[in-house]
Amino acid sequence: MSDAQPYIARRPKRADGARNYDAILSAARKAFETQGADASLEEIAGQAGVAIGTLYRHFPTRASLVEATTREGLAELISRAEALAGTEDPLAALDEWMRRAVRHISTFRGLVGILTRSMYDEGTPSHAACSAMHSSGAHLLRAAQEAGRVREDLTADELFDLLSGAAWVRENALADRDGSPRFVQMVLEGIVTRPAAG
Amino acid sequence: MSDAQPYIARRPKRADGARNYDAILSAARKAFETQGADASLEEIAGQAGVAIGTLYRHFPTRASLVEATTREGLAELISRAEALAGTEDPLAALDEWMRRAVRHISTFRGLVGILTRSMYDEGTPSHAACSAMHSSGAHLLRAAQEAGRVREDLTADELFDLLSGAAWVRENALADRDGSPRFVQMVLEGIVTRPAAG
DNA sequence: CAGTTAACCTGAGGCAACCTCAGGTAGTCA
DNA sequence: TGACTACCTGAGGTTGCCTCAGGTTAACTG
Repeated sequence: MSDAQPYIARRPKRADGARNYDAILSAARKAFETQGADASLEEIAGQAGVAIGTLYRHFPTRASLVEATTREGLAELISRAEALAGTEDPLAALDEWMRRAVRHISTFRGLVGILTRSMYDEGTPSHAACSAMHSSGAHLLRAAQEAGRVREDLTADELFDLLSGAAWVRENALADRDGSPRFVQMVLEGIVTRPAAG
Repeated sequence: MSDAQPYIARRPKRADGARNYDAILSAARKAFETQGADASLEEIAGQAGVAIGTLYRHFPTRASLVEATTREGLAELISRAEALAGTEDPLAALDEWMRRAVRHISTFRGLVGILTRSMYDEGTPSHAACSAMHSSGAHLLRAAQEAGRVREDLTADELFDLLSGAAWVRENALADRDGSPRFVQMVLEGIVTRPAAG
């Protein structure tokens, strides 16, 4: 029942508007990376040298600001998936893509939560990107399954559960220990088909 | 550098104090379950029929309130681990315990985050419980490894990464789809030692 | 270059939640 | 019954959210 249209912020044409848009985006990136997705918007506006109303003009929603800061990263991830889709070893492709995905999805604390919600909720700024990511991931998964390298009963939704679990662990990792690479490794070894003989 | 002593709320002795303590705890449980760990403390106080200052008297910190609401559950989980430690099949024991742990750790949205932080931060109300949980989990893991059922290179910290990833997925699951059972299944199949011949 | 338009900016202010503290209340014990 | 003190209350300072009425200015037009 969400008739709220997803608001995708676009860089405005007027010079001052574009300048402020960029400044806010840059301040937001910094703030999200150091304080997480719930960083103070008023402080972001302040850092950008802009009044709070201006921030809300360009990004009416916290989610829309998050979307804008992660747009390029997700686009890159998706195009990467397309490149990997043509590779000769579909399991290696899936492996590499999963590691990249985990990294992108956990750029800052709180991102995984926003993105997983976006994945299944259409009234959300990041929905389009998440949906595209879902498709490209599903495509790589299917290829690996068709090559007989990954167990048949794993669905794409389940794969994304595993990915977001790994990403969450990375997001919340202590400074000196990121468990996500091993996490992904374990997951991968759990989903590959086993050779009939060791 | 956290010299803040962990504050463990204890049920006060005076009749009115004990009554309010229980009322707050009960209201908090309800609120956390429906709204997550960031439910409004003022609303919890209101539901308990108590002024906000009274809530803060008994639970000076949101974390201390969370600790109190989850204390019994965690204690039960730990005693369950001790019972399972004597079992003849250490892999089955680990399996069952992991599923239980995931369920307990994700009683409400936001809990996993609080508990994983507690696990490595001593200045935290839940640290003792988390630490004990870590030990009992590590014990079950080691038993399964010594029986040759689980890969040797998996550390306890890594096991808890996997567990908390699964719990996070469960916490944030849509109403109609809890992916955590399959998550745990995949994880388990990733960490068991493979029979030399299928 | 002056005039017009609308995109843009500002920041006060209402709202909600957090947390503290000075002052009042009432269980408990002797 | 009186004294002690654990306990309770709720106003109020603080921060962050978000809106909106009113002012500013970039950009276009003749």
